[in-house]
Amino acid sequence: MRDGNKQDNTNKDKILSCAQRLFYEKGYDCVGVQEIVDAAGITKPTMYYYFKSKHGLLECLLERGANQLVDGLKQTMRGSGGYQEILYKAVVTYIELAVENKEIYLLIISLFSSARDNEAYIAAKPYLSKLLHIVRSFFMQYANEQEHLKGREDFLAISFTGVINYYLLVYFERGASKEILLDEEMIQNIVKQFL
Amino acid sequence: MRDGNKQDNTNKDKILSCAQRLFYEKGYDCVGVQEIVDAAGITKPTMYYYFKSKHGLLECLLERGANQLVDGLKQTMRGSGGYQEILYKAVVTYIELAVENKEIYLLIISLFSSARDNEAYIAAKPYLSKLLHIVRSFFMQYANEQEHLKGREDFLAISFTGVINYYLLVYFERGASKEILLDEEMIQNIVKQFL
DNA sequence: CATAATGTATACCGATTGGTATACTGTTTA
DNA sequence: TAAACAGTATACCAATCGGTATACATTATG
Repeated sequence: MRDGNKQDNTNKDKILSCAQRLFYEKGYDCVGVQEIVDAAGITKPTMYYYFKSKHGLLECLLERGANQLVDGLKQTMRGSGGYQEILYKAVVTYIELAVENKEIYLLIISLFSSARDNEAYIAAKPYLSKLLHIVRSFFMQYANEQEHLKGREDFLAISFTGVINYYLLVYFERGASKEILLDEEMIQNIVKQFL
Repeated sequence: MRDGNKQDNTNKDKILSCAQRLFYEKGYDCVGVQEIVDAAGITKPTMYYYFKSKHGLLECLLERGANQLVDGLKQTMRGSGGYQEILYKAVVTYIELAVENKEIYLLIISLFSSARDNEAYIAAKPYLSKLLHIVRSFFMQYANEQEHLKGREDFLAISFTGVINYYLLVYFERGASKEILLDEEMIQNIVKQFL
């Protein structure tokens, strides 16, 4: 067996990273299993040895990546502090996490927007729901001390997530760098909308 | 030649409506040409007679559908009236148009979110840009009389579009009806964010 | 009536799809 | 040393992919 300490470089990791990149670039439905294993420098049975199917590979990819995003955001949004303070931190964290995990972030976003009967959509849905749930919990937490939030928690969660997601989508498409995305004025603009 | 007065029921229209439905349900990349022509009750060469390729069929579909959305929104957002009044009307119109053209609306949204190198993404991009442009023009128009809008037009356009798109995405997924989507309180919530 | 244009179907193309039966490694364990 | 093991490759499968060559209709026009 190979040295288990160092991650990556095992065939399983090579498959995962190649699949992630290809799914991100071309879309899940447009990438063939053959293309993935060619990129990873292995053959099909090896892939089917580690993942029971192409769909299983996607699910493994989503779980690994999405949990990273979800856990990071959870940590920030459940931290202690004033409403505005946490709100600001949450925006920064959200953007930072998305930038650092750009491939998997955009993959999840794209899958969530895709067609209803698409199996990739069905696989991505729970992770987006989880994300929305965390944001909603945040607004509920502050709805007691911030009167104007009361009864609007669901809308605020959708609005918050919607703004940031679309902001990232548009700016990624414009080829924006991390510095541009974390521009102080832009973050203040987003925060302002929820005060 | 068939009676040109009555639209629909020609083979060309049958192909378009079947393709729209299938693309919406399963995603562009998951629908084969064979599946489209089977649904339309015709054969492949007929499809290739009217559209030079599967991609050409998509482009025709997008142009027809997207222009309907874009034109409707343009009419409302360029109308005369106070800032808040037009803003309110714009939200209602946006949602109404999306509901009435649910299939093509969600198709465009999904394509815009899909992978960068995906040909369907490339086809959908200009229409989303056009939509974003209209919204931006709206905020620029009122940036003179509404001081707080100044310099934030681009952000406001992204924010406005992002909130509504995500709102519709989440509520469509929940199976919301037109009445629920046009709930007065929810619309007021959206409008409030831009005052 | 003949010719041309439009519209449609039969039957096919090579390439690729997701997936697998089978045999072969090298390593670990009894 | 022999059996069990995880891991990998060769070679294959039926089905489907997007697309087309060709012939056959129907209709409009000369």
